[in-house]
Amino acid sequence: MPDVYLQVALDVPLQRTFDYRFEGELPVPGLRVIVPFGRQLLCGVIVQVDTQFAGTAGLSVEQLKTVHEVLHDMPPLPNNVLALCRFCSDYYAWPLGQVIAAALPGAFRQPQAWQGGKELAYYAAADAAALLQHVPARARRQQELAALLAAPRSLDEIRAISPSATGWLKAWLEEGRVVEVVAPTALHGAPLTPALPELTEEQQTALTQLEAAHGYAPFLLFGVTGSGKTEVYLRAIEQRLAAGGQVLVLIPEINLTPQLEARFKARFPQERMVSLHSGLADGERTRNWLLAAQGRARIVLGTRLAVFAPMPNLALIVVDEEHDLSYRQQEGFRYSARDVAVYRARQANVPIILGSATPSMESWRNMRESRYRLLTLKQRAVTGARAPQIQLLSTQQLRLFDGLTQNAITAIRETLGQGGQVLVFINRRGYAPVLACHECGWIASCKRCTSRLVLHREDRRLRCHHCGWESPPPMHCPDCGNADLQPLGFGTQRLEETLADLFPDTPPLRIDRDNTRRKGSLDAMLQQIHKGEARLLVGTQMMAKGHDFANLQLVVVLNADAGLFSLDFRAQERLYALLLQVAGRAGRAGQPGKVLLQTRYHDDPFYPMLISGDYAAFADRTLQERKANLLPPYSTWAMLRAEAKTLQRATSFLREVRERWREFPGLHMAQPVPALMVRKAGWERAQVLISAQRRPAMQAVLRDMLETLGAEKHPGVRWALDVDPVDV
DNA sequence: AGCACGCCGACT
DNA sequence: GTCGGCGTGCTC
Repeated sequence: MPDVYLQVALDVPLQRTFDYRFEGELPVPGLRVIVPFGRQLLCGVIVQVDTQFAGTAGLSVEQLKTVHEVLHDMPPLPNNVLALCRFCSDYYAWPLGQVIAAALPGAFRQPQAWQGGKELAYYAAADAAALLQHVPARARRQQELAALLAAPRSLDEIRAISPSATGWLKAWLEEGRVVEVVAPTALHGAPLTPALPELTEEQQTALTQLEAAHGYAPFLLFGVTGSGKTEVYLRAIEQRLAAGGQVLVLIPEINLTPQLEARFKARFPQERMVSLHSGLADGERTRNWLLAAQGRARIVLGTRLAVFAPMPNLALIVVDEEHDLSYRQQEGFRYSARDVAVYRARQANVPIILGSATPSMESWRNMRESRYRLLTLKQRAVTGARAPQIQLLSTQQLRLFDGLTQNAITAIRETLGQGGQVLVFINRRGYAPVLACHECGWIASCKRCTSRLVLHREDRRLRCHHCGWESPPPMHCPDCGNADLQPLGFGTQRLEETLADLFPDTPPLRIDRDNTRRKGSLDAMLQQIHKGEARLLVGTQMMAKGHDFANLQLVVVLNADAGLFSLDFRAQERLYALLLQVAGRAGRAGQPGKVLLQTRYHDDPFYPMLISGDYAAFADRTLQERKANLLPPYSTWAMLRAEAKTLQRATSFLREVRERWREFPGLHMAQPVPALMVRKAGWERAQVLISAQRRPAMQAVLRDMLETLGAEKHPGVRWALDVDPVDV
């Protein structure tokens, strides 16, 4: 048997694959292997099989180690998923092995065979016809078993054929004629035909277009809250399921799975559906992943990691709330599941629906330039759903009492007095210490870039994160002379105390990331709210999503301005989405809630577009601004981040890198700046913004940097590239 | 990332 | 006298 040479992708932070020798039956790419690596045994995935050693530079055949074991506990990762991983590895400048590792459930990242399927094991013929032919015609019982194994069968069913059945099974397993498959999960219930809600005219129009689509066809489903986007998804899914396909549904967060899962189960009781998200136990996630890979789960509902699940009959992708930042993985392998999903739809040649009430500028541009088809839902399909009334309270004209206007205090008192619930919402998202004059509204901005300057408290310097310009903060406001310059959003920390003082009879309940970290604590708080025990709620963005409170009549929004003038150019669209979502929390059926929005900048053009609910106008204007300033999506960005024991070391590394690549054609590299969070776990961090007008120039420089820097030694410095960064 | 090897401080 | 601190070097 001739030697085979395997290229193996390993879960190590090294920008290359590793070659191994293997003696035995020809394996296929996508299979898991256990290989010796240094002094350890690691698990990897075969990405290429050669019958001749292609010869990696400076490596002879003799130096190759031998594969320890080829594992057959999972079907080989299909070529399309491998190709998807390769694309991501290229695009996001991340080692292939680590991309593949991210695409696999935990059990398949271990350097040992997965045992979890045993007790639930089912068996089926690898090739039903071939198995039947293999069995001698006179061996009636064996013929019977072979026929049975055309579909997956449990050991119980197999034993029922004959006492010797398990023996035959064992032999066939060894010969590879029969394979072990994962147990099918129970179906959701008896088939029934639920009464379908009647579609609005808009929904019907959207659906007609979706149903007519074949091949790659991206759709932007633009629909306000309550306009019935989900019903459109369900109908489109129904059609693709009926045609025998599998459907991938991506949602932003785990918290939203139970609701949506219940709705899907009720709608498709006879279809097998699995969920895939990081909240699942390892065994369950592995089983669900396998069911998707075998084509037996027809609906896969999951968070961003699900975008990599193998699905042999993929026929439709749905990305709900496509603008949501949760689709971006923010550490390690940084990717945008929404963008990967679009690539995957093209690769699989299937339609994709990107749904949102507040689409991302990237998708909006694609729609405006006719790359995506627009499906609009303007009417509210849900009976009683009505747009909330938003009213601005100008903190310029009204006096503040510990951050609250008298009007807000009065409104809160009235609502509580009538027995209603109130949410005081603090916008912390997009928060960056942007220096402002609270008297006249002046905001420290860069004279060269028009972007906001960021106040770094450590050394009391103002810095531009786009070009690197810096200066000490001014002592007085350059416009009005006011000496009290404070970062926007300053002072919201004391809000809870202030509210407790103002409303001693209704103790405020604060809900944020910090006090809901413990498992179950969020549920307990939500219960309190539903029972009406807590009526004055203080919350951050996690309160904006998903949770509906029937008695919530008033929402007071504080500190919207921090989002309005964040240094992050994407902050406004996020603020719009956030405020729209928060506003949607208020109001009972048939009775719109009231939203009070405190702002210093009440005459900013942003607010009329928010209050009228005209997101299209806002998006078009925002896009124009982006185009005029050559900001994404009209240019492409990447962030080179470095950390070292001292900021000095990190910065000098970045300066040196900048000197070497700044002349690269079609490219601009900014000066290094300290990261927003300078110190983290004993490391000090800095970054350089790279921008290019054209994607190929960016790809070229990233590849070049990666190769060059990867081959060099930079002692004491850890660096990484972040493509399409969201935090700048 | 691991996991070695390699040279300098407080402990059985 | 050793156990172990983490600097740096390598992994087909």
